[in-house]
Amino acid sequence: MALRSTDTDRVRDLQFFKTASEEVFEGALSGAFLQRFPAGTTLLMEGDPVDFLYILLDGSVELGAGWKSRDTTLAILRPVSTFILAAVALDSDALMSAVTIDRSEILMVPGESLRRAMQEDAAFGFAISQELAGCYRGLVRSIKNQKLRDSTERLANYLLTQRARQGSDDQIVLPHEKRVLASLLGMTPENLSRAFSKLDAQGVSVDGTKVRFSKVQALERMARPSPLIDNHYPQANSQLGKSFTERQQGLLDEP
Amino acid sequence: MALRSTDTDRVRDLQFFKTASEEVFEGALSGAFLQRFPAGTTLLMEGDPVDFLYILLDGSVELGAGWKSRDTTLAILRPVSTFILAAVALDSDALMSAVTIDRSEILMVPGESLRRAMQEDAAFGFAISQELAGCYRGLVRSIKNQKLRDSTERLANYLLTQRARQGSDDQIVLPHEKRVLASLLGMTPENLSRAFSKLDAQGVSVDGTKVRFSKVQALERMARPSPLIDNHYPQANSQLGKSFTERQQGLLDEP
DNA sequence: TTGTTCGCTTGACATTTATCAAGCGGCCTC
DNA sequence: GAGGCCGCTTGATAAATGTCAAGCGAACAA
Repeated sequence: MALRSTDTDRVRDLQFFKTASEEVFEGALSGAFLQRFPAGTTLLMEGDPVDFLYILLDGSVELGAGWKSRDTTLAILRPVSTFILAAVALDSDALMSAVTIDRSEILMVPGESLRRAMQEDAAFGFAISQELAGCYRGLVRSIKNQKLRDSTERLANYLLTQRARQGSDDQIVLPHEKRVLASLLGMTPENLSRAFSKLDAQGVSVDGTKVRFSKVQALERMARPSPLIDNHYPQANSQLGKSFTERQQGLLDEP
Repeated sequence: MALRSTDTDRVRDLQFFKTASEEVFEGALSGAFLQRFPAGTTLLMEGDPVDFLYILLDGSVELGAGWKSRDTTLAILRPVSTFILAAVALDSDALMSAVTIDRSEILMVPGESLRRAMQEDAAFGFAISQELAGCYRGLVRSIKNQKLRDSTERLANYLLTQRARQGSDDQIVLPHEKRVLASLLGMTPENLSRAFSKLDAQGVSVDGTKVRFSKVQALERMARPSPLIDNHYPQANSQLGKSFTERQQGLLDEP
């Protein structure tokens, strides 16, 4: 296997590998290999059997799903993160498709290795349980966001989440194409444009990929972010697992 | 603890307890107690710390969430099923509220006992991982259902799922009040009525709590159920865990 | 029996969202 | 530089969904 030590180090930093012994770590990764994919590569289609756990080390990946000519984006991943862990744990078929957005570097871990490690080491199995629980809670947030908010509210909260994660005060850079963002937020690109226009009243101005905030308080008043829906803790660009960020509480001051 | 053996037997039948040794089983349940609640009792509010894993033995429970004067139903549980497992695994706050719909009998298992059992026994931890993975996949289905289908399509597929689960051929009984069903399907009670009217063209006729199907083929043609969204396998009234039903594939013939 | 309550339905209307069509402007290729 | 592609925006219109108000009918209590 052509794993550079810089790569294994980054994988090791994943929350559920941090506490594992070297032996368990190597066992879980046995048979793993690194692979590069160009942008736009379909890694997995809905319904495909899942043989590997994917660990995104570089680039970005879109998880999506389709039905009856429609399709939607369920998540956009950035390094370092894993995907289709649940399907691997159950050794079942994928419910989401996975497509690279940029040229990407992905570590592919045989599902069998991971499952064996889980069954052999209770601490590691527990860590994976926590990761799965974190992913689950992420989806609960996502459903609440979708069912309880209209599209403008979803956009406003998305912007505030990005603001918190990017650490900047009055400006952010949209990390994805607007059409991808629209799909993630559950609306059409046309309505995303209109939603941005509506937020003009809350001091939001867009220039290409840059978004500036001139009236953050007004934006927060209408967006009403909630720690029970939004997870303002940085995670996309960190090596922390979802289980960790899910444990952070009280980061938002609820009005 | 006042646990009747008939109760522990039913809990033992849960998928993730089936393979556990008696020792692990007792450890996981240590400190557990049975409690009865009248209908309409709030067991848990969003944001509350979660100290127990809840196992519903009798009655029914609604999991919901609210934001800005709106609220929605995320799931309706029937015996035997667990809830807020993810929060217990992470020892964190609840993202959903839980309210009894009927008078209910619930086994309350200290979170600490469960977590300890997971950390001590790899096989049990693995079984819980699989249960969490199954719950995760249930939510993925739910989001896809919500983002990809309009309200009439959601109703049509709900009816077909019930038909498959209730085993009946041309008639089902709605298991909940229509207002609860509407909230679960992400629409208002008014629009649920109208959606039923639209399905008249597909041979759906409603009489109170009974729904009859006279043109199942037409209904399926418009509903287009998919094994990647709908889980037609019976689970609500069985003791099988979500990890089990999530592994069933190919139960639906995709057109 | 009578009256009341409550869940449900129906209609009219407002809002939200999607669709279709056109156009703008950056960016790339030739 | 010309042309064309592509992502985005904008406007007009249609469809879906929510809101408000009224009314029906079964269940229940007095």
